[in-house]
Amino acid sequence: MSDQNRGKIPTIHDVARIAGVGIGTVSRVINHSTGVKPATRQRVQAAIEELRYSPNLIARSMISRNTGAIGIIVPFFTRPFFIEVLQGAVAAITHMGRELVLYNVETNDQRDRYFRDLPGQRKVDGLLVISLSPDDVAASAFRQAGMPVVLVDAYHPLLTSLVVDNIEGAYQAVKCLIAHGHRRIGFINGVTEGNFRFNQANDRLIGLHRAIGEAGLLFEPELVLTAPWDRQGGKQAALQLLARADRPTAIFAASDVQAIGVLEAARSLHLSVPADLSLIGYDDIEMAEVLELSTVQQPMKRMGELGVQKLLACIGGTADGEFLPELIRLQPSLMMRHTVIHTAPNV
Amino acid sequence: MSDQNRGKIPTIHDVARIAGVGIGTVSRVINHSTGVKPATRQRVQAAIEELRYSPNLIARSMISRNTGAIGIIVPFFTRPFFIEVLQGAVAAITHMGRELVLYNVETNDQRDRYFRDLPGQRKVDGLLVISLSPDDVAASAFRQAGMPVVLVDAYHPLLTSLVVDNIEGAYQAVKCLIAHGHRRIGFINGVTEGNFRFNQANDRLIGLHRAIGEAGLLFEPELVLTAPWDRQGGKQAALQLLARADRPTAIFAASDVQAIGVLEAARSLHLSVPADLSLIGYDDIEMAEVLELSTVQQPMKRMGELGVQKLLACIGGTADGEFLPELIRLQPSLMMRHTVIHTAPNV
DNA sequence: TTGTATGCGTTATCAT
DNA sequence: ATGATAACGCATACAA
Repeated sequence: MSDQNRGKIPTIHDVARIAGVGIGTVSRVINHSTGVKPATRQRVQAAIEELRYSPNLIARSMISRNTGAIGIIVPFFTRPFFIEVLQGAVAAITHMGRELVLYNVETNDQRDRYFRDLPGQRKVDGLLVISLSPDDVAASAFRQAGMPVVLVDAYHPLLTSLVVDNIEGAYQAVKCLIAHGHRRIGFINGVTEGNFRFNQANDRLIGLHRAIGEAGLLFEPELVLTAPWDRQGGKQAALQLLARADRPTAIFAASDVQAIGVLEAARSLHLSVPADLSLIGYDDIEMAEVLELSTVQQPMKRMGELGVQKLLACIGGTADGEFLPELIRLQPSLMMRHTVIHTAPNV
Repeated sequence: MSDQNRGKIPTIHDVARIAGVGIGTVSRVINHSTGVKPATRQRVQAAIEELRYSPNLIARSMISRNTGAIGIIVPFFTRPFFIEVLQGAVAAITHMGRELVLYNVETNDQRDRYFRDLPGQRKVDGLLVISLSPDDVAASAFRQAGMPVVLVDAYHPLLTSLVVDNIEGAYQAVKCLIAHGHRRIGFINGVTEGNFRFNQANDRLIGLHRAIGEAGLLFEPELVLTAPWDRQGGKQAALQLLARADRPTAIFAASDVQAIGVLEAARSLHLSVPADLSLIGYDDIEMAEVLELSTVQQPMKRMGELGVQKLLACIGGTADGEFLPELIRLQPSLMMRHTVIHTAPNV
């Protein structure tokens, strides 16, 4: 009895036949519709059990015109920042009994293909886009296709966007460094690899400028470097910064992973943090706590969670795509741990 | 022109109408079938562009009976070990132009529901299961439903399984500690939360026993503790171990995240690693390198990648589910960094 | 070379 | 309360 119908997946028709009813009735019991006589309901249930039937979700999607899935487009999903955003998003998605389709992007091409194709394919009911900004044509294509989209850590006027104030975050960090007596402050920014995270990097630079200007300090272009958003990038940039005769007494890194690279660089140079070098990172990933790294905290899980909630609101609450874009601003906050101290008054 | 048909997704019929052909022809050009006159092909292409048409993948799946998606069932996907396995898997999936549906599981219930429902739902063409072992009924249900499955870091006789030798890994670690003169060795194992990672934890314990037995040492049960697979777990367990009058001179942790917790515990106790305490972790996650943690390396990315490859082989190479289970063994390797030294001969 | 009809497994709208 | 039947959007066999 176990092998004779191997590989044959039962359909609603099989259930109907076994139970001796029509498919309509089976459909009704599956969907918990009212108006089924308890006796027949029993028979149908029994048939379902016997056949181990479970409804073909593809066929269901075909007619119901929704898939129960949320798509997330995210660059380099293994990086800690994205992981923590994803964590919040997944929690919300799972909590709502939905599925997650993950679209990892590592090149401009991939990103553009996803933006172009995903709306029409109808494999997901909505799209959460993380740290990637669609251009105008992509954005209007989303709207035209009636595909709900929310942007997290990215912005477009036509789309609901959830941003955190990167200018403010960078400003706070640099201001703090200045308040601790630092005058030569190195800034390791992230590259805008194929325009990924373009605004983010730019805003952090603006925040730096603001803090420096406000303190009446001179901006020294040779102290700002641009490096990949990873440990190696941070390490190399720090090495370069720290090799200078007039090396900075403090470094502000655009991300915690880069800051970790700075820590590695300092170690290899036998420089002690914070005794010889103060350091502030950005994001507040889990490792920042372990390393006692002072950093600018972003509410990453909250961003993912809130993004999904907004997205589900769009999906659920619209008769025909009549959702209007919303701009949600979240605030970063400076998280002081043990990588910042006052400079020795050696100048 | 931009708003009059907003929300209306074009179908193959629309394209056919615009191009002035039948839907069969449109279908043929979409699927690059031969036997379409270049001229009409042009017209169809033009219509597709004009309408920004892209085929409804749901409808296509309905008839082709495959979805182009791979499902991955993974517990606590944000933990570094799983992230690295996922990284390898995603690379392989993306490389093959497929989609990833991520099923994150945090409870026994979730796991069992996924095992029970996913095969019949046909939302994915195959399932990669990470660090979770289906029971016999689940395993045979997979086979019966004709759903290709491969297990990574888990084992079941009916399913293709990819395992790494945890006994050997633990054995090597403890043996190394013993070779460095350690006699009192603490072991922080991971809990088998709802039977997750049951074999893994058990095998590590067996490896420990083997090394201890081989060296003619006495096994001291009070030195083995079971803790959650996270930093807090490792830290608490280490605190407990290190509070003893006859505290161990070395600790072997069942995972790197727990080992990081040990590092935190040592720091809070003003104990220096490795001067006062030697430490070996397990997995070799990225942070292990930063922290210079000696550890047992698992080929995580390779596991994910290979798992997907095997899975795709199952999916592609079978007329009717006639794939036979395979057992693939990978070897761990001891990765010595800077958290192990010889004990001072103080006894 | 191309158009039309059939069916994939559901749900929903009808009759009954 | 329940059974037949029409969509859903596509691929495909078959007719033209």
